Amino acid sequence: MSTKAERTTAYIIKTVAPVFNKHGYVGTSMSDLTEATGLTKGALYGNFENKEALALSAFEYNSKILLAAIDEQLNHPGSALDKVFSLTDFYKKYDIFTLDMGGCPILNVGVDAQHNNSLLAAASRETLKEIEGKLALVLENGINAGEFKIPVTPLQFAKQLITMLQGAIAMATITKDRKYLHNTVTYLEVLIKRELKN
Amino acid sequence: MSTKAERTTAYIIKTVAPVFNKHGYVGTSMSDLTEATGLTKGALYGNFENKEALALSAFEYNSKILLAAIDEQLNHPGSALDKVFSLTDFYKKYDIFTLDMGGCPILNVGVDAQHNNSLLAAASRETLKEIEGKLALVLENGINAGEFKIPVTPLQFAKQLITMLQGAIAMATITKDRKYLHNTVTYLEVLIKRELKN
DNA sequence: AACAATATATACCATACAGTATAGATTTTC
DNA sequence: GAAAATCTATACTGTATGGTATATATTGTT
Repeated sequence: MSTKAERTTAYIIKTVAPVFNKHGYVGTSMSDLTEATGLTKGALYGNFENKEALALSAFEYNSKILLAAIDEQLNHPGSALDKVFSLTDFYKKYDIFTLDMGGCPILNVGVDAQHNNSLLAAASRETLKEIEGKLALVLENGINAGEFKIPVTPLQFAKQLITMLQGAIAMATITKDRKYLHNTVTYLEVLIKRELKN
Repeated sequence: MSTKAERTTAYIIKTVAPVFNKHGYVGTSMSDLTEATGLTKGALYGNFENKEALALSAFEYNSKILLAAIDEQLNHPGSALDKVFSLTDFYKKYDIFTLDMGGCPILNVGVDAQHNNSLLAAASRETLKEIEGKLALVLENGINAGEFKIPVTPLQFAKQLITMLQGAIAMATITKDRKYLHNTVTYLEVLIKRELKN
């Protein structure tokens, strides 16, 4: 069983993650975090070196949840195409999925940290790259299995898909209108079918 | 001719706009602004009620520059399709265009202000709506002129286009890789041609 | 159960923050 | 060009910030 300290560290990360994700790195104060956790600065600084380490752990926490969910879709039983559509379907409800963590961590941190914290900015970039890689792999398997052909490299196709999905996320976030997610993904599904038919 | 005060107010907005756009509302301090402008707090507070008013003026300034550039593309002489492609071409170099203002103001403010400043968040939403409306109008004109048909309403088509463009902007911003802009827009141009052929 | 090790709470530090009052400088108006 | 009006610089609030030293609880170990 885990030690008490390990559990409080985990509790802090879990509790702090949505706060950082919503208000950003500079927008989150240490007192926001003591308030959210019900712990004191002593506890926070006893478990984390500083605010930056906390923010990084918080992002990694959200990132792992997201990557796990994406893995789940891409490990969906069936053909490669089934896996891809499982992923697009997941993004239709992306806003609900990311509600607990306070929105899309890649978008929020990627934009917020851009000029405020280079480590966080690099972390969000890395997560994006991972997602692209995972999707590209599934596409490659589909091609190798003779399931379909695509007009560009798997990675390029994956980048294109993720770009459009991320566009839907950005629009839904900025306008507070989830219809962008549903409409864009629905159109994307048509596009994929059309593009892979050849 | 304009009064001295009006000129300093304009100078402050112009100078302060990229600072706010880069570092966000909470990420920008009044001393950042005195440093950037070379003026003192007295001058800033003499011309603006508070930090929020400054941030709003700064966003409006960036927003107007962006909207003017979009108007320029959509007023491009020729057919409606020419205007649309003028716009997509503009977005290929969007990163260069927004370099001076410190990135896309809609994305930056729309994401940053989300949970930090409701007025700024509303302003970015409004700008996005304006852009969608402008593009929808051009599409409508193209339809009415018998130039092409589209499978959905002009506004819906416009929203779809802007979503993908905004996706490219978000990806280019987060990854610091401008290829996302070029690749996505190029693909988008193919899509438009294909979609409007029917 | 007692002791050592560790984790948390309290009190504090220097600094930075947004904002203000006012005096001094600069425009504008006549 | 002098007086009135306006603008800007200085000096100053009170509060919040990230971070720390240390005392006090709470654990883990024997």
